[in-house]
Amino acid sequence: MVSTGAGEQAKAPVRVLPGIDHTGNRLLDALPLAERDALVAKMEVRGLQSEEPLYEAGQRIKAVWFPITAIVSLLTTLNDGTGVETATVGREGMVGVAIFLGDDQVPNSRGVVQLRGEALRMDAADFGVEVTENPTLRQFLFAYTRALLLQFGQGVACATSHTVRERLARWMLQTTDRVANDELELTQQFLSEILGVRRASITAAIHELQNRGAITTRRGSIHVVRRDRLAEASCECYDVVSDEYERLLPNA
Amino acid sequence: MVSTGAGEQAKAPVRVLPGIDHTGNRLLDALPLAERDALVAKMEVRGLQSEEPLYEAGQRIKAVWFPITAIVSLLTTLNDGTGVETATVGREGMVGVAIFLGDDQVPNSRGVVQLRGEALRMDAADFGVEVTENPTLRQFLFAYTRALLLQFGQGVACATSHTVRERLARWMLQTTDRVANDELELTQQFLSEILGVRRASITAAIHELQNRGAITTRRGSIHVVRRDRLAEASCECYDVVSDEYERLLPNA
DNA sequence: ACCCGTGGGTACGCAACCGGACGGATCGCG
DNA sequence: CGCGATCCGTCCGGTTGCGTACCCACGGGT
Repeated sequence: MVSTGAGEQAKAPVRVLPGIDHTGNRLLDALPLAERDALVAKMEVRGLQSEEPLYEAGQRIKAVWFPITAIVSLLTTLNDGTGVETATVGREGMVGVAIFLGDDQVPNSRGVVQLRGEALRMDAADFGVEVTENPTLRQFLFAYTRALLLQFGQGVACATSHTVRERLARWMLQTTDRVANDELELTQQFLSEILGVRRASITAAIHELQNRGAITTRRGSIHVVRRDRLAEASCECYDVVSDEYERLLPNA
Repeated sequence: MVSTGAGEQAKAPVRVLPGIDHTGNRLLDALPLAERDALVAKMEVRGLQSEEPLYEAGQRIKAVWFPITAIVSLLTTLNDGTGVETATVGREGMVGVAIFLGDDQVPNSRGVVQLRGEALRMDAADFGVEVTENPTLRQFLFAYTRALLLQFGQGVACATSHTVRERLARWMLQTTDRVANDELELTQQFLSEILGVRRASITAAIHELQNRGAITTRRGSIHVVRRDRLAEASCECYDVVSDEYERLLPNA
């Protein structure tokens, strides 16, 4: 494990030593060992706190991130200041694809830490160089961009066609996947902002999921007790997106 | 102009001669002349009919397309067979980005001609080769992929937060932009499928746009008479997306 | 001139959500 | 232990959009 206890003190970067057996980020771990080590040598582990912004709409992206235990939301921001989640990024992906795509900002989107944890950080400029010089890395980023496009596209259909309950269940499934942990520490307020609905709508949906025996809740926390029931209450979008990530990152 | 009368007979490919001053596709026309000519030499003009599928979900993508006067919808398909438009592609873009991203199929998305017209067609395999060998082309496709991601992302927020009327107005704005024509020949049924709502909801929205003096309608056709009023009735998403395309394709 | 297929207007009951608001429960902190 | 902040349950009216259905209008074809 790369991780020590860096999560406690967000501002204390930890140098990573080459030769570790896996970083914990599946995208990086899919790279050939030598290339991965060279890359990771230029990164550092950071602890990220919930609600912490990683990049803001219309501002320069300073760094790219490869989550390990942290989860990040990509939010499309509207003029009224609200933001709707377009994609979730965990240890299967990276934050800052725009850098790979040759730009250092995105006008309508921001990245926010959703669940605290650790991530590997690399300077945007360094990463830009790396991308031009490393064809294997580029191949994986192509594939990841594809998966992201798919996730965005599914999000559009999901938002128009599915109920809050279905979308919430989907969200919980994909999130617990990424943290490998069935306890989600977050508030209904937070969920309502992510899904772009009222808090009261979240409350109602949570009750339904409780009645179905899928989850239990405490103040500020949701416990997934029956994943299968959550899956029943969810829309197809979960499967579509997670299948694509399996295709992208076989095994591991 | 490349175009002759090929629109009439969809199956009659027309070889394009190098040295033409512009193809009519803004993405291609943004390339340096020599590179563009080399590329276009491997393409042919095709007339496309409305409702014609260009690629299907989960099937091999045979060709990439650069619309000239045609407009194409990218639809995310759900299990119940319905499809919701995630992006519109006209002469500012291309259809088949997946090929550029290193895959020859997309599991959840299909491409359908929305408004008949012409497009440049290139074999997918040929295009794959071209992309690996032509760095300039690659740069533009990177940028286009970025714009597409932005469009998808905006679509998610738009679908969750905006009314049918706003979304319809936005759709008409962006579509008339691409065809440079204020007459749209399409049915309300078609619009309802594209936006993923009931036909009756489209009818209501159309009436409101009529009452505002923005459009007039005939059976099977909508006429945009006051673009400014349409803009007032639309959501911000139109501006966000079209600004990005201006950034991508300066002038022209 | 007529027919009939398609496109469009409309209506009804109903479900999902919204916006706003209020009050009670829970928890951390001093 | 008590205070205050946060989080959550709930309620209201109101709007938007759904599902279904029926009928009329137009217009191309024979």
